[in-house]
Amino acid sequence: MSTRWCVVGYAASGSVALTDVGADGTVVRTTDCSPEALPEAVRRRESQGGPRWVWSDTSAWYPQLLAAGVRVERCHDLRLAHAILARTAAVHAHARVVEDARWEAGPASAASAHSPESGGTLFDYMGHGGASGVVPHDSGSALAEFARHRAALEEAASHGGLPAGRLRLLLAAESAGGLIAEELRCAGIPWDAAEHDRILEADLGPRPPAGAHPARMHAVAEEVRAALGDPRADLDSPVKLLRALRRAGIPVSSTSQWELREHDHPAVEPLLRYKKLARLLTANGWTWMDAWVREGRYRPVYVPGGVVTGRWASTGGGALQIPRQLRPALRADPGWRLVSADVAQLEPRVLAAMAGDAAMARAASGADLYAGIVAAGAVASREEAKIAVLGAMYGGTTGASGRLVPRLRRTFPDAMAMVDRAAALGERGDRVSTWLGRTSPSGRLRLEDAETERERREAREQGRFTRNFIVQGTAAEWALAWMALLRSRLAALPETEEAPAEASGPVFSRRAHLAFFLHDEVIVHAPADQAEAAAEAVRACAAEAGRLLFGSAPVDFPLDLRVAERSES
DNA sequence: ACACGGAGCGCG
DNA sequence: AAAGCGCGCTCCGTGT
Repeated sequence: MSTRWCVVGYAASGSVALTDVGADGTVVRTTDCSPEALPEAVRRRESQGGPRWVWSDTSAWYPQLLAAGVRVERCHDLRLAHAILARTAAVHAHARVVEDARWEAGPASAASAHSPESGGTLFDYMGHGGASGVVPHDSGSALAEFARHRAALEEAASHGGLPAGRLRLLLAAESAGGLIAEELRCAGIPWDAAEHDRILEADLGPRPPAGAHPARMHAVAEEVRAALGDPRADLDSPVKLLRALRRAGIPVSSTSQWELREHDHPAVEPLLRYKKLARLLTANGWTWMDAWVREGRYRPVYVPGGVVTGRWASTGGGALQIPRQLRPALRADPGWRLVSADVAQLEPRVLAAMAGDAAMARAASGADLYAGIVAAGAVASREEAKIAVLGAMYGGTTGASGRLVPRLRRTFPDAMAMVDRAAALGERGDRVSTWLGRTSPSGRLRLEDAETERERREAREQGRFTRNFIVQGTAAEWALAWMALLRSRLAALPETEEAPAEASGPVFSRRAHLAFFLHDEVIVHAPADQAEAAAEAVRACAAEAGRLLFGSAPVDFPLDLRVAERSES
């Protein structure tokens, strides 16, 4: 094995120590450089086929490198890897990964979002840390933690429960995710503020002065009040609105749209319209645009591994909740294109693959898995297939879901056995693991010990959580692999000569790069003459991700892919 | 003055 | 209060 590692961390003097570690774990040599000289040192090593960089936290080290025009090919993120290894049932007991609690800290990116330099000051890296702080950034701590990770991996490979290599793959993918999250923020989502403004004006009317409601909203509110016969009804407070609705004779128990829709009253239609407008204004209105869109880019803060299942979270601008209504505001720079791709029905496909369910894999062999399930004779319609599949993965027990899931159990026994077993373990308070070995937290109680109805309900909730965990978590792993492969493939495309996208930053202004990620969907921003090559890379990497995780399992991951100037119209 | 939880709704 | 998972954000109302 010719793996070369280079551990990056601060030395006591305030300089940065670069420690090369050989495949057997011994230190080969150590060199020092000033923090200012780090980007150049990293660039030099990368140009000679770089090492795998080992550092405390990608969100603390990588932004400065990207700002200096330096991209790295691969890394081992100690914080992200620790979070996985410290909870991995197979290695927990012997590897002592948990012995240094400072590695339990959260990401640095939120804190350093507005000052890239603050990633490693004397205050951060010497001795502090802990659950609420920042992981240690010094060289000694990094070397010690890295040694624990290698020991844990070796133990997992020798007598862990998982096939050797999966955990290693998970850590590599998770670390690549750390790199990608920072690169996504650096490049940003190309955002057409003028189009965003047009969408807002079309629905809300002209931008009002600060603090005031837009004219259109005001008019709709008046419609609602007139229909209620209540000229002073407050539409913005759920409690007051609920009282006003009941006074007007609408017997609702909440003000949510799904319940309002059930009632035939002249106030309902304008009220639903009002709620839509209020939501658009408060969540993604002009204030949001002012705060988050600069120089034609929206730069979201992604949090890799931010969800227990391994999915990413985001913080700040709500990157993972951009309403579809605003999708036309995602727009390529002049001379560039957006390559948008999402996977159709990713989670059930992942379930079919991990369970090795041949019948379900056959149903998943076309572009529409739900149609395949109808063709397999499990249910009568596509709509029923959808409800049954969601019920199987989420633990539906009542209504149409409760009626249809048993039919799935007959047709796809292996896939259903897998999720049913995960649910049974969760109900016992036990932990479950994803395909690559991310482990769920343990439950608080066991169904068989539950004495009150409340406890029984909670135990069943644990079961629904673990049922979903193995599927959602493995789907997140597939998506990480897809992106990690794609990231490398895009970096190998030639740079463009014309119309650089300056706002994407020095690393990405001349080459195709990832611009957006949302669980099962990516958008690549590519020079127009490379859009087709980028699209082909997106497709190839989806197929490759399937093989990387599941080997020869005969499950397709078909993409819905478009190349256009806008993400959608 | 600020913290926090719930309601509601956006995304997958 | 979605029948069934996972999130973040904004607002309101209450508690301190």
